[in-house]
Amino acid sequence: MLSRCPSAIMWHMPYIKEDSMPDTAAGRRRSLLQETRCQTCSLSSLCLPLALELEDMDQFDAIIRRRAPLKKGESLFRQGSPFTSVYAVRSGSLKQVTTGGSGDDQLTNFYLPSELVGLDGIDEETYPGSVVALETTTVCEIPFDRLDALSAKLPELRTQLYRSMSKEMRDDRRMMRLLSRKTADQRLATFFTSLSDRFRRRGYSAYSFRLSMPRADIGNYLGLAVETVSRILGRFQQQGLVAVSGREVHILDLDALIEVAEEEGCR
Amino acid sequence: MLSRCPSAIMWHMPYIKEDSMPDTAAGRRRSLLQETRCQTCSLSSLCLPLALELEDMDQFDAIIRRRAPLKKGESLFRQGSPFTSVYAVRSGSLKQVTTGGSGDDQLTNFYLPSELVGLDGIDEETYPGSVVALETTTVCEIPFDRLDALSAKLPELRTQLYRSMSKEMRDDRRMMRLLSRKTADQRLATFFTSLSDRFRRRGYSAYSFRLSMPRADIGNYLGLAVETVSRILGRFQQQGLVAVSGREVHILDLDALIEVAEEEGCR
DNA sequence: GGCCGGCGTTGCGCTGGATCAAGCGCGGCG
DNA sequence: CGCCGCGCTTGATCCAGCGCAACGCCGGCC
Repeated sequence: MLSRCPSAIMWHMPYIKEDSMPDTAAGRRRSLLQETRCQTCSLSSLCLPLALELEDMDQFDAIIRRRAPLKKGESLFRQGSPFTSVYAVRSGSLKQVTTGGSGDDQLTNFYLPSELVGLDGIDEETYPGSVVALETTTVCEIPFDRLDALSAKLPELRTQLYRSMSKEMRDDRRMMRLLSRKTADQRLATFFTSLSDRFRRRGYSAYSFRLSMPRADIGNYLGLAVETVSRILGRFQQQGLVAVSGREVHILDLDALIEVAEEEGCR
Repeated sequence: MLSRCPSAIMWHMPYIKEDSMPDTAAGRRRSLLQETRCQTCSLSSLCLPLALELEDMDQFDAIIRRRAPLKKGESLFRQGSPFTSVYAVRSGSLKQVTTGGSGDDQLTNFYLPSELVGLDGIDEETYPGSVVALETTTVCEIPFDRLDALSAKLPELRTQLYRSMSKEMRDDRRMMRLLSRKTADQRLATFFTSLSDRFRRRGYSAYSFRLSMPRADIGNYLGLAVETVSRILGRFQQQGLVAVSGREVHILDLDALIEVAEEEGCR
């Protein structure tokens, strides 16, 4: 399984220019051997064990479980199945979908590498939504009972876990605001600036990346019809804000985009 | 324990008729002494220390701090102020408001007794929104550093804390769905059925209660204009679903209301 | 190579709810 | 008591974005 070459950082590059890839055969070999360890994971500065000392990290390492990579479209877990673990995304990306009543889906989140999936299942002991891979995706499975127990011993881990949950709540609030107050233009601008920022924090280009999700998912997530997404993307392009071709995105004027995302006085 | 008259259950009645208030100087004195203890709090079956043993509850009790009751309109804390504590609502109700950019407020939550306020401030160490009393309201302040430390020792407390956060995330997702997929009618129906349910769980009537918030807040929360709220309330009344007079609400046909809230095939 | 199906774009008419603008009722206060 | 102002309702108009429909593009498969 580990013989596949791309190191974790390669794997989850949303868009990779070959020549910008600092990794080498040597680095790759290293990752072959050690990829399963947090200490050598390129995401360690963003991920759950972020604040742990080396020896503590070993303990943490001991409880995480590797899963076979998910192919595009496969589920990490399904809505309603019993809650057992949370998952840290290692590479690739996922969407969370909640199905209600009669076939009406709501996409509530996209997950990128280093993010924690499944925290909203702790309560009630079943997952409230399905989580599906948008592309080939690898995750670390973290059985929650063991994480909970370990978090009693390791204050930094506990803090980090509280923080992750808190951050997700905060993001949810931002999303609510987007959904209830922003225009379609603002929503899309927000979506792009926010993606750009998330990529930047992970060490990728803030200006050029590849969307792993189809338009329909973007629309669903933002509370817009596909057609509206498409139209507005067209307009943004026309205005020189972005260059979009299929799923390839180049942000041409980030400041202007931020401005659109935040303009309030449109009343 | 049950003798104390302005029992917490009175205190947080959504609507209190003066003459039904059995409170007296004597009762008040007693409550000053005992009210601060979780063991005698009528909310203990819903609140954070829900699963604690008696001796553990004492430890928990030791870290909580009383606050002077908030009057209507007063803030528990303001957006951006440093995060120090979470709060459990004892009586009354609160709203959380996030102000963005230029005077554009978004109301992200209403809090009822036993609910935990401020959890979304853990990350980033400032509160992401102001929390304001909708009526006279009392809360228990729980300094977060001490709660965190105690949660290391008490697994039940830790679990409960994780659950509270998880539940809030789950509710947020429901809210996103409401905001992005539901019609105005469905939103209001959902709002009422959900309030009804929350009151019921707290031991009050599921069918008749008093709204502590003005129409404008309801509209803001649901992503609707005040006028729309008003119109649809009128329509519901006409259809015999509810009887509304000012802030007094009587639910006449809960099942029908639930039906409205959930109908999907409106396409 | 040619066919087919999924994804994305574009055009057009319709409508739910926002917005603007009065009016109304009630509680507080001089 | 009567005035004022806020919160709520009601009516009229407008428009952002939806739904439908047709079309184009691209990638996979026989």
